[in-house]
Amino acid sequence: MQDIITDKEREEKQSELVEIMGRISCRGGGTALSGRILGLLSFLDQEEFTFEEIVDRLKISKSSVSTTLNHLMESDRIEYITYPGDRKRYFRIKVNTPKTFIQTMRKYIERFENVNRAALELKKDRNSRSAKNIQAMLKSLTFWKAQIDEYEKEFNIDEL
Amino acid sequence: MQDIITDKEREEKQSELVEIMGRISCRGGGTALSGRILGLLSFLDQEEFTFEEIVDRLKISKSSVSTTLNHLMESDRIEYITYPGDRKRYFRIKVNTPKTFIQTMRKYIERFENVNRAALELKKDRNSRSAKNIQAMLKSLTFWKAQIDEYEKEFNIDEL
DNA sequence: TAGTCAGTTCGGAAACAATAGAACCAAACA
DNA sequence: TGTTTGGTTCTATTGTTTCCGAACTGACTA
Repeated sequence: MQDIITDKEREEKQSELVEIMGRISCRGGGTALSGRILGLLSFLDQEEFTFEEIVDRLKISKSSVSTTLNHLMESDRIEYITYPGDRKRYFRIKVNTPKTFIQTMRKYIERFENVNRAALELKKDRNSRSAKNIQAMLKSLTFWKAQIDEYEKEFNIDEL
Repeated sequence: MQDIITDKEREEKQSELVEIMGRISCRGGGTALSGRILGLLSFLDQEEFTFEEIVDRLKISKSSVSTTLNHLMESDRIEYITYPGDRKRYFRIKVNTPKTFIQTMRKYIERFENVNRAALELKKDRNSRSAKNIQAMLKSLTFWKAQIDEYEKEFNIDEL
């Protein structure tokens, strides 16, 4: 019933999703542009895109594409492959990489934990309202750290 | 051994932490200013601060304090109380409010889930690299949603 | 009624981030 | 050797936040 959809229609809808990805720009903070590139590499049926194709399809400048691609590669969310006898690089999403996101998350949590622990140490009265609040914070931070550990165990994120 | 610390020294250290909070500005995105205010209300021994005290201690303009306090109240991270015969409002941190943070998190995850699900629907070949990647994403998003549920159950975040 | 107190609101300056444009460069090719 | 291809790098330009100052307001007070 839903499969009477032409390839062209499908691609249009996919492109819409790419724009949406740009808007909810993504996986823990990025630019609209990086969201759109990730969307393109991820949502279309085509699996690999050259630099030029990205420029053409998303209508963004070469310079922006260049810097954004490099950021995305640095943060391990995309990669490129090459084919013998072809100078072009073919970009594609890297599979299974919520890793980086999780690691930033963990770092953030740890920094926050440290500050709060230090603050608690300095409290004159540990039963004060604010001190108790800090303790509650610390407890929930511990919870989230444990969840992250479990996540990493369960999904056993790929090693190099 | 560590308790031979004068009140003055303690306060200085606490103030340092306030500045740090400003820097890692906080609880899921806020300004340096809101971080510092949260730090002040949270890390010092004094439990309640008036508008003026905040202005004086943090050396930020009245206007900035005003808008920031209102934002923090809107997002439920601080509150104020009043005393009979006193026009001033006394601001203090609201206890136990990672709630809002968690809720934004959940919303974010859900939006992300929706886009990815839609993208998966549109895929011609569900066994393609990128389609499989989307499936993996969805699986981990499901995991995190479950963790959030568990968190809310475990910490049973306070109702009004 | 004027004056103070406890803030709020309104512009705008300063700082920062995102994108573009144009010049550049290195590898391959003719 | 010069030219094309596939990008990169280096300033602008533009847009967005963050924060401040100054003028304003509304409740109370003398």
